[in-house]
Amino acid sequence: MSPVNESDTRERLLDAAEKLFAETGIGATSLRAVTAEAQANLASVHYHFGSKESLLLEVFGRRIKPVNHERLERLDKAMTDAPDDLDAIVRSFVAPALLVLADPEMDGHHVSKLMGRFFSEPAEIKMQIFPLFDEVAERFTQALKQHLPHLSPTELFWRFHYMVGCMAFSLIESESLESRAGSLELGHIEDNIEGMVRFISGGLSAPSLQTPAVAKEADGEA
Amino acid sequence: MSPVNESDTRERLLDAAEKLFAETGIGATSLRAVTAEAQANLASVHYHFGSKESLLLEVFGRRIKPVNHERLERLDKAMTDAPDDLDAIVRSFVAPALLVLADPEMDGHHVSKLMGRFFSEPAEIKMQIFPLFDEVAERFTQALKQHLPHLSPTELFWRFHYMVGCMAFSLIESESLESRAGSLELGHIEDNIEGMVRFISGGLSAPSLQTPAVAKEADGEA
DNA sequence: GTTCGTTTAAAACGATCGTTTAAATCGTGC
DNA sequence: GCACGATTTAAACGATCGTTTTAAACGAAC
Repeated sequence: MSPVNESDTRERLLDAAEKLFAETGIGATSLRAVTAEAQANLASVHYHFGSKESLLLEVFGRRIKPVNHERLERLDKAMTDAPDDLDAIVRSFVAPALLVLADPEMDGHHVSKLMGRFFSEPAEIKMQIFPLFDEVAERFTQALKQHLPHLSPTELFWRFHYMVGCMAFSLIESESLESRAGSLELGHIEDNIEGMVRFISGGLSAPSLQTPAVAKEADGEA
Repeated sequence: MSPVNESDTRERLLDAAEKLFAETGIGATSLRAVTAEAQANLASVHYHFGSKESLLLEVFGRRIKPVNHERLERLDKAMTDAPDDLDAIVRSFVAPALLVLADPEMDGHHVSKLMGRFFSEPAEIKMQIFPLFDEVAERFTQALKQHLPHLSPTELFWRFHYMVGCMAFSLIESESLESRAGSLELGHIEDNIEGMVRFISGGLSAPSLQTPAVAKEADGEA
């Protein structure tokens, strides 16, 4: 509209902020560093975003939204194509996030580090980000419920979040883990998606605590 | 020795720093806030610790060391008492950390939040904390290797860290999860230790990727 | 009671922060 | 060409930071 600038300054600020927030930390990154990296004026942050906090919310949302969108798309496809495949559901959740690391479009290592910063944000900021995950949490919990009807809502709640933990930790610490793998060849991330899917599926379908006497071999006499 | 003060100012500074680092964030917590909370003088931090960074390292180490010590003690006991019980190994790793949350001695919620802050620390600080986990990682990896001899070193590496992720995420987000559980009764943490142990054991003993054709029911014809 | 190392106290240092202000510049519609 | 909204610029504001300095208070040893 109007003068039609589209202001690519805004995009440069987001890119610069994402990079510096990830590398240096959010609290430790000054707006002066952001605007210098973006080759923009100091005041441009407040002109385009209003405050450092609003900039931060945009930086997070820009990465989270497309990942969650792809999760829901994959889940829909999995539920119709392979309704009896637990692995497919887990893969729908895990793959979009891990593939960000391999995406040359966005620098994956910045994004994964950025996600780690999220855990250290004050509660006020977290509360503004959490709703972005509401639909994904709801839809996947429902899908898991179909495959694991014997689990109580509480057990299902916990196991869903164990899945989140496995994935989130691997994302956040991917760089540290690679540097601490020693002589191990960890291979490509895409290969490891299947390894993570196996682990999570195995955990999700472990025997329930609420039916404690059931043997693990699962077909014995009642 | 000598004048023998034992300086409980030092302890008060550690307590105050832990509380404020956890609640407010490390970068966002000023030494003035720490010394005010500890009812000590601003310069006392530099007298007792030398710098804010050294204070931070002490705050982390004070909590991490006893947890890892108990992990190793429990692992020794598990390996002799129940050498064929994978759950016991997992429990040795998970329980000491989760029980911190229930320990009235140290305010568990401060400690768990503090651990979340760890992920956002700059690499230099992380590198000084990581060695505190070296022995635990080595010993538990060896123990898991005995129970899961069919896993390649790479697969074992990843699965060990999925276990870490499950536990770490639950610790860090315990407060957020409880507040977002809705109408669910999540129960006590002690109960949930067993739930987490089951999930992790199920994941650890999932079929390997490297022997892909093995069916999950595991006793079928070759 | 004087001495001496340990600990605490008050004040100031230079630097950097997020934010605001007010003027300059740009691009378009008329 | 002029006018006008959108955008960028330079400069300053007040506040707060980690650190340092200098001196005072303390507590055991002789």
